[in-house]
Amino acid sequence: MEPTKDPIAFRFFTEIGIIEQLARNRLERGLPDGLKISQFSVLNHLVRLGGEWSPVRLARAFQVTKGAMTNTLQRLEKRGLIRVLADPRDGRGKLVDLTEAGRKMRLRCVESISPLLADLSRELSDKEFASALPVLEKVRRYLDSHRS
Amino acid sequence: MEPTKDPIAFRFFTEIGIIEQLARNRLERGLPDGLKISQFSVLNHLVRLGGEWSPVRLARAFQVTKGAMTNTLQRLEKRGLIRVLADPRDGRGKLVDLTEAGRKMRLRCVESISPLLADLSRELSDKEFASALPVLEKVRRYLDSHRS
DNA sequence: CTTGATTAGTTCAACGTTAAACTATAATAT
DNA sequence: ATATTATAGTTTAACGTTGAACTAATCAAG
Repeated sequence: MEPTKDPIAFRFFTEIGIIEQLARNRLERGLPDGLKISQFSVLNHLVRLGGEWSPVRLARAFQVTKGAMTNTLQRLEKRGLIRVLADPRDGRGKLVDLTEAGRKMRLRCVESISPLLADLSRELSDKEFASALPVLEKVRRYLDSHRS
Repeated sequence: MEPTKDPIAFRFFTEIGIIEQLARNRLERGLPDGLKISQFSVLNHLVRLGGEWSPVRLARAFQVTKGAMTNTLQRLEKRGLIRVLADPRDGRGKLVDLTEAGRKMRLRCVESISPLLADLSRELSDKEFASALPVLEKVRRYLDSHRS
């Protein structure tokens, strides 16, 4: 019953999958007001990247269907965290905009994460995290640009 | 519009999340017979680690609720890919066992993944993957042993 | 033994996501 | 101009997961 020898890339993705699930569980439990990660992600995206984002563009950025994004945006709008306006330059489109409450909520979310990050920084140095980043970015860019 | 400067660990998890989603989409689309990743994961786990696994133990291994594991196992059993027997040593428990069909199916799944791995190996060397593994394992172990 | 607390497994409602169908608007071609 | 095609967004059913309630079996104390 010795463990099967898998390709190194396979082990890489296995680790990614486990980390993602553990981190997701832990993060989501800590988010304020029962906010979902999908919702936080949109707030975070808008704060970090700024500019005008249509629902479709957001859906593509998160590799999620348009229907899922409609759902997420409707929930965020009901909470008053975003505004959704008609795109003046395209009668089909809409544009998503953060409200002040949305900005505040994003900050609360980031703060809810910081204890975990602080714990982790006791285990791993920034240098170690940084050492993994180039490979992660390379893999991400490859997968991102080769979505069939 | 300049990107906000995030802690390095935050960027680390952001990359993990994106990679996981892209890889999951791509993997699931390629799996035979519409098998789900949750189902493949169980088959793969049983092949790789061998031994006797109860549903609860599997649920914990995958950080999934017992209900979800019940569902997954029932689907695998309906397809004839696993057997679920009563645990002779514990009247409450069950034991999960691979069938020959399950073993074959796992192999087909692994084969369905290999083109992606081959593509990736053209972009990144095994050495690069290996360089990221220690940090990934360290983070995984930390999160795994600190599930609150 | 017997009672009380755990543990294994199932079931069910709620929720988020997907895939597909649909409406409305824009872009393209002839 | 007009017809075709493509794109933006919503809606719906199906599906997998969660969390909680529930049954049955084991374990621990007295």
